[in-house]
Amino acid sequence: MGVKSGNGGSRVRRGKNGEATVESINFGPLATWIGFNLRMAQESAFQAFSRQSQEIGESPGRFATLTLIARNPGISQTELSQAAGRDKSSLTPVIEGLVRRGLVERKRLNHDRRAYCLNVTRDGKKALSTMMRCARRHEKNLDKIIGLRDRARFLEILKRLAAGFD
Amino acid sequence: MGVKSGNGGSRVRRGKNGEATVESINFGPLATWIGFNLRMAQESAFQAFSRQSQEIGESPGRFATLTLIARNPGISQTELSQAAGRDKSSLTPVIEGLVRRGLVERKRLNHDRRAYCLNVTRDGKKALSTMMRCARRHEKNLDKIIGLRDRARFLEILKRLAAGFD
DNA sequence: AGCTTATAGTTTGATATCAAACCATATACT
DNA sequence: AGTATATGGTTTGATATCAAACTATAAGCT
Repeated sequence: MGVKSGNGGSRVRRGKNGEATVESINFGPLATWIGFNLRMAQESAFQAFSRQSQEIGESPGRFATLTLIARNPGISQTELSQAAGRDKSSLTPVIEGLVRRGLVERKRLNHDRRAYCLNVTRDGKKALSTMMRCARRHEKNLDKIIGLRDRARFLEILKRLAAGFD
Repeated sequence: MGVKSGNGGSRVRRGKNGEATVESINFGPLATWIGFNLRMAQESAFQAFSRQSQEIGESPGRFATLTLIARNPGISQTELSQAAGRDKSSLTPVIEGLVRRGLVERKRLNHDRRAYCLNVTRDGKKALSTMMRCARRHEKNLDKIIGLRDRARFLEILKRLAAGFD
């Protein structure tokens, strides 16, 4: 069959104007693949959080970074990057921003003049508690979607996945 | 206490040289938040897949795009962007690349000269089956980590999350 | 001490992404 | 028909990210 690339469509249900709605899309193997759906879920949740935290002038990245510094006073940038699962170079601008806005204080260590020693300032703590309220709202939404029944199990699997590829 | 921002550390376990290992990091609330762990899991799985698919000269994005076109012949770029959960503008360079390498064919529609009509070429199908083998390998790894018991439930929750923020 | 190698952080270059502005075509309304 | 509005796709500008090259210190070895 000299298939001339016409629309041999497998899509059946279509919107009233003939466009393919998301419903009518054929996802093939993607539909049941973890990788793809993990990406979609993360993207969706991330966007939702971005929108929320944008209202208080923050980004998810800055929020996670600030939380980790607050919980681990004196942490270095490399340690931080490993904890946050990002390359250390990605952290340079983030920390720069936090320092510039006076939320984080950065000092050289005495016994190792290469490394920095990060701490959250008083202002940083205030900012953090605002963010925290915002993040809790977001988490509540997520919890509602997941359901209490499955939450713990779901979380545990996420952790295994995060750890699973070293 | 005039807290002068010294290392009042809550971290206890430290590596032999005094650095904070990932184990010893205090994640605070992040430890049990879905958003953060979702991001970590996704990033980890995505990187693993990237490494694998890099060996065959492809990217996860191109792979998903090509699959969706193959499964939905004649699909437009806007439909595609919705299906893949990405902005239509992100798709422009991806499709350009696929077309340039002869994997996808792009034609204007007759009844709507604005829209394109996308189809996978013969070469595209060949490339796709190579990618498919690679992706299946990746999925097997993920399945091993998740475990068959929980797979279906896990997938279902991911889908709910992806759909949950419209 | 002096070389070699490792490590902390920054810089640079490549991608991926979104969002908003934009252009061309379609559709709707008068 | 003619104007206003909507839609498909591209362009542009801003971020976020990684990886590799780089700079400076540090540690180890001879």
